[in-house]
Amino acid sequence: MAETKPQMKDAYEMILEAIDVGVYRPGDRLVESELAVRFGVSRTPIREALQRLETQSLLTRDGRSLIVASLDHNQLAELYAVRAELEGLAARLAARHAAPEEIRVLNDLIEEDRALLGDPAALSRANRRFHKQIHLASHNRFLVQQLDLVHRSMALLATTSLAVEGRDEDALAEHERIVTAIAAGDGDAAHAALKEHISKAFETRLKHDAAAVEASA
Amino acid sequence: MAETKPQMKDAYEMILEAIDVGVYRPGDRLVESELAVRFGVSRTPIREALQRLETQSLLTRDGRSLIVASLDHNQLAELYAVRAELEGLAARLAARHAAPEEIRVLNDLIEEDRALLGDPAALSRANRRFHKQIHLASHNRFLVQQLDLVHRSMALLATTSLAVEGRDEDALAEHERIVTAIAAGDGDAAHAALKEHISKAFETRLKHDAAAVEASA
DNA sequence: CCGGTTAGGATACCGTGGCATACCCTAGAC
DNA sequence: GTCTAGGGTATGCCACGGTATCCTAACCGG
Repeated sequence: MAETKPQMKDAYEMILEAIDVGVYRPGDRLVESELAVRFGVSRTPIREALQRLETQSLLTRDGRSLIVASLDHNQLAELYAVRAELEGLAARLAARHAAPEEIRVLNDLIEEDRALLGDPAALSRANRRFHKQIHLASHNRFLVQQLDLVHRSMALLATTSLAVEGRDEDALAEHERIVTAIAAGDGDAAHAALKEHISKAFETRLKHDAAAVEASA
Repeated sequence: MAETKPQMKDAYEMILEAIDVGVYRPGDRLVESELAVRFGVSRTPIREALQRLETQSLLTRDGRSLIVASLDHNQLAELYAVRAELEGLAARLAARHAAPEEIRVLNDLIEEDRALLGDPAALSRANRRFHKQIHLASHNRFLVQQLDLVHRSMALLATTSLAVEGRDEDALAEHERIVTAIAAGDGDAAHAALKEHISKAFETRLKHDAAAVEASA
């Protein structure tokens, strides 16, 4: 008899998803007992989950209480700098090590992208799968792990840059260039294309954030 | 009145150090209750620590039991590939952002290196401090965090490559080139010098491991 | 009368102990 | 020799108590 809990996963996954979906936003305080009743478990698994999230810098300590980490402008730039480098490496390695089947999957994911133009939420999910597939194609487990961490930190960013007008089509074109380079086994080109892709995404985010500040003033 | 426990740190630090020192070696199984009595604490903090170590891939699950992760040849290569890229990025950023005081500290650390030639254990510790200082000089908190992870994984490797005959002097010369490039603000040179440094260390390790296999045959 | 300091209460975290469960290993029977 | 059943063991969870910290309010000094 399965419980009718919100999720069947463990506490860690549930809290992570809650942050990702936006139930908890940067700056929010997380209280053990509160999470315990929300998810219908005891405080012990909650504690373990919170510690794991803290080691990943998704939560920070403010005094004795844990709050959802927030990224200021500097940290955003730092995050994107590391991301560009690691994604670039993944592309270079993927160009060298990807199996033909993996390249076909990448092409399929691009078709999926094309079908989803104009639906930012769905595009964002498809985008994650696309990048994850490249990470896996690098055939480097440490790199996959590191990139997982980076992408988890990006859950702290509320908006997806794919929601910005025109960004979805540009991103699609960039994806195509990346896969083309990987399929050709051209590591340098794949590296450059992916770094450029991340750079453009960062630029879009900065513009959008600046516009948001403008609008609120 | 302070207890006379082996360490005053928390369970996480204690287990990490035990792995680093070699009390627990790759492949060893870690049992909660066993660690609990060894460190004189209850099972709960042990459990939390083990989970944190598992998320960092220092421990892996074999069935329901946790064992210290071991790195095969492929994983070693993967680890060094990621490390080279991240350390290279750190050097590039350090060349751009390091404060004069930080560069002086780096030069001091090189002097320390020189004084310790021939003492592999001490050199290894000094080496960690040197690289950590470069990470910090990058002024990129995410990069520091990622590199911490990488270096923690290297605790799984029993030997330091600095123990190999002649490697210490080569490493010192390489350190000097790195700091010179950083001090000159030459990001490209610093990047190249550090990548080369990591590459040489990897090469040394491979040679040494091959020789060990030879000897045991 | 206002500001700073201190003391007290409350709240939330950390660690301990114990219980249930699921898995593994072993021994016995077919 | 293989399959099954039973016991043992380690893990996962929970409830509780101690303790450190934070907030608030009252008191004292200026």
